[in-house]
Amino acid sequence: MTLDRIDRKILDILQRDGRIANADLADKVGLSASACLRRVRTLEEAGIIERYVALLDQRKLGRLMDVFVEISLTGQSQETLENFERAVARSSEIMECFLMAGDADYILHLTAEDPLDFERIHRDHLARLPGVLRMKSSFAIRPIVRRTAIPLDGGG
Amino acid sequence: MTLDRIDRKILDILQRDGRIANADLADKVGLSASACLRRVRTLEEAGIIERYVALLDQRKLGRLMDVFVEISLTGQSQETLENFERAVARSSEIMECFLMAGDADYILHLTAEDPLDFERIHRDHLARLPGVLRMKSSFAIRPIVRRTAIPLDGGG
DNA sequence: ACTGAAATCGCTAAAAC
DNA sequence: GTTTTAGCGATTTCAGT
Repeated sequence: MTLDRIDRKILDILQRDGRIANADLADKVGLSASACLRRVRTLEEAGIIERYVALLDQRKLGRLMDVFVEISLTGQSQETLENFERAVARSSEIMECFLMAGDADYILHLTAEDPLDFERIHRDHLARLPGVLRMKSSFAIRPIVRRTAIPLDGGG
Repeated sequence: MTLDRIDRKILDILQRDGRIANADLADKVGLSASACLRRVRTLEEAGIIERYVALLDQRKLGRLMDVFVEISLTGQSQETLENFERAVARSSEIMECFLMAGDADYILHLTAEDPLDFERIHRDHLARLPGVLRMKSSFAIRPIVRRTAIPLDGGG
């Protein structure tokens, strides 16, 4: 699928305001409402728009800690990796996980309410991940930037 | 503001489907449409719901690389930190940034299309950040999990 | 104070072009 | 891609609990 200037503009607006009315979106990109809606549907069906979500203020919900965990596995076999990844995908506490090049095998990003809550997560989630040789946790003091918008064209 | 069971249910549904029709949301939480909408507006005004966004598939948009950058600053003065943080906030290429406890001062998470694109970002964005003593970049091979939903109650 | 019901208003979505 | 139109959902107002 090939994206033209208008498609990119649609995506850029939607990733900043996922609930904009189609009529307003159409205005902003200079299209009629139906033409605009057709493009949005096409982008959805192509999977370029994955989904629409509400972003919540995690601090106001009591999640004050952000923790990054570097993980080394006991081995590099396909099976070891797959077991680990499946377990990660099942844990709702793990916000992000990447297979890494370099020192660590994986990096996890998760949030906790406080140190006690992190202990719970460590015990019930992290310690149960299979094939883990070593874990190194780093704690964030304060979030500076949290962005979900992918740069699409003209941006600082 | 204090959240009851229904508020949490509303939040949990909205952070998985930010475009659900209010009538359907009302059904799922067992409220009338108007009562439900009132609660949603209250949650928005309290800032617990920060915003609604479309999540895009970054791979389908050509962003194949995820990079984590650990940063140490030349000093720890208020001014050094503030200058750095302001510059980070201005860069649309930086997806996440946290002030850290431990080894590094900051950790950045950004995406790039390919190594050449990362070079551009490094040159135009990272290298221009003020007060940086040392940077260590780690590259992701593959994203395993990307989640935006904060655990609210019953979850794996 | 908070909920539910009803009426209005505006938007979505599909058809025709 | 645009215009038109029917139908549905959002939003507001008002009354009940």
